[in-house]
Amino acid sequence: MFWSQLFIPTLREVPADAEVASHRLLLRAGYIRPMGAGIYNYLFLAQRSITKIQRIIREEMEAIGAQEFLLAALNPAEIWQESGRWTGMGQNMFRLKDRFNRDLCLGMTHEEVMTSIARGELRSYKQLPQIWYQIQTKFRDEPRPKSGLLRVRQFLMKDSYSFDIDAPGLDVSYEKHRQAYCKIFERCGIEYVVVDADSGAMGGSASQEFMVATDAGEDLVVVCKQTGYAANLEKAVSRPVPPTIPDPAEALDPVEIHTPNQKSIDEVAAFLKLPTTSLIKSFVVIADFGGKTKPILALLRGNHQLSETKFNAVVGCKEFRAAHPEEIRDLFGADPGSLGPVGVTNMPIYADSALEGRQNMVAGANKDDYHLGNVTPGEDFKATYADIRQVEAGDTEINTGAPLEILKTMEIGHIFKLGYKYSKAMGLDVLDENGKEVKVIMGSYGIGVERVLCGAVELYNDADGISMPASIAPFEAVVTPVNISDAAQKQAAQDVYTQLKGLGVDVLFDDRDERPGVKFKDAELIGIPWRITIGKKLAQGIVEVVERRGKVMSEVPLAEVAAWIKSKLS
RNA sequence: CGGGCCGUAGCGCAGCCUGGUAGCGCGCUUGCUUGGGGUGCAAGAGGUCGCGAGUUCGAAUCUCGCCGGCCCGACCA
Repeated sequence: MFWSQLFIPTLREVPADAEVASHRLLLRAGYIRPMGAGIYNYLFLAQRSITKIQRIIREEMEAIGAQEFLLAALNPAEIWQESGRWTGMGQNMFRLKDRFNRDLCLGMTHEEVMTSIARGELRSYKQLPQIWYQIQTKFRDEPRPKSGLLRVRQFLMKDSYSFDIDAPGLDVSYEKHRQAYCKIFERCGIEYVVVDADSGAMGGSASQEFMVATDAGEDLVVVCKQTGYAANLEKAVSRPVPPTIPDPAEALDPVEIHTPNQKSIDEVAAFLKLPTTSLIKSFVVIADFGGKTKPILALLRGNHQLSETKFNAVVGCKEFRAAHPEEIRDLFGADPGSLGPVGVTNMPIYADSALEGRQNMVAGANKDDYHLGNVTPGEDFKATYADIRQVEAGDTEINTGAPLEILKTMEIGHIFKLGYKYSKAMGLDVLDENGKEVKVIMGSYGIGVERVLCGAVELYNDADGISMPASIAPFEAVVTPVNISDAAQKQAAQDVYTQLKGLGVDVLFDDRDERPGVKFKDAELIGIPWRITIGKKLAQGIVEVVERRGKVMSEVPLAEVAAWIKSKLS
């Protein structure tokens, strides 16, 4: 294509509202334009990249036998009511009414629709397994859209759904997806990590997330380079760093210590001249067991944080909140800041496993302005021990003690073993080989299409702009005559362009009557991986090739340049 | 939803405190110039100052209300 005829509105100045790199650069490079909070129009360049990402996804999905559908984005309320998610999805679902006042919504995911198709049609184990997928626009009324295309209210998702006769079958479908996802992201030129994830809200037994390491991300993951361990911080486990100082070894009885106005762990530690690892943190929560609530005391080592996900799983509650100060007053007879486990009998006590085996620690005395010294878990109070803490910087891998890293990441894909949640709720069964009716077991698998684009931009950008992976760049190469009014240069550029097209290279001809600097800057900004510059060495039959990533320059004979580029691309 | 910031030309901003002529840079148009890293010169086009009400002889500027956007926290591809 000829640049002079294209709409590629690059901006010299940085748009004020864009903070994260992908947002800023996709705007500057003329890929996207905003239309509202979390609503974007994709212009020519974005659409070109997205089309290439979709092609890769389709090829790899087809390779595992997945069949492409296109489901309705506009859904009647009924199927969502059946699964229980009409209310479960809450405010995140876009809802509307038709002219007859019937309730509808815009699909935010398609388990319900897929299950409703399957239950109407699948009758026999002989029809299984099935993998159905689509690439479709999803709508989510995000409480806070942000960071350009990273968190938006309308986006493209590749979502697939597997239907199997039994759990081993699901394992196969799941593994196929895991491998297909690895291939997809590799082909897209993205560096990613696969982490174990919490499957909480979606239900089911296993789930993994595909993550791109970037500060623009919103998730923290824990990885171990040595062992390959990788998990979302929500469910990551670790060996804690040992206490800063050893516990006093003697068998001692609790003693009251006056700690006037020392409320936080840090204050108490500083006041007593002890490290926070010698303190017990007491956290009172009100846990919700599906309508019934009750107070629970959670205990952690002073420097540790409670993991919401782990705590929910351990106590078996749906969710919990911190107790209000008045509730704490009623339950303990003391204010937050002086709470501890000793003498507590009116609620269950859960202690983090890092406290097991410790002795003579400091905890609140349940008396304002007092703490207790020499508190020994197991002797001075009884508790249920479990891993309920978040992994901390410095913790090590649980089995080997190898170092762990905590990374900030963005989620680009997620695979779930759903289990029977939807087939039960919506009545999806088939006859097995004994003629007995059995529930179908399901999996669901998502890829955020624009997030792949964002991930590439976040990973590969520099002061000059984007350095797109060739497989998903809007163009693979650009031919740039330095001076378009030089007839020889123009002709040579035209020839190289034609040869590249003939070799199947997705090439752009920068035929604009612009200064060379402008053309170089634009090509670098939008991220075209290869630039063929035709300039003053043309007289010697030489052209210059610059690789966008790393700005490596090579001089190549004019006659060979097309084949040279082609070989670099395959 | 809670907290913070911001709406003035396509983009980036000044003007607002102290009310009276709407301004700068980039971009855009035309002509010339230049031709290896956003070239230079000249002449132009482009604005109901987010919307509405109020105060005032007079509002971009002061007051109130609304709408929209961005960022930080609770939610997820």
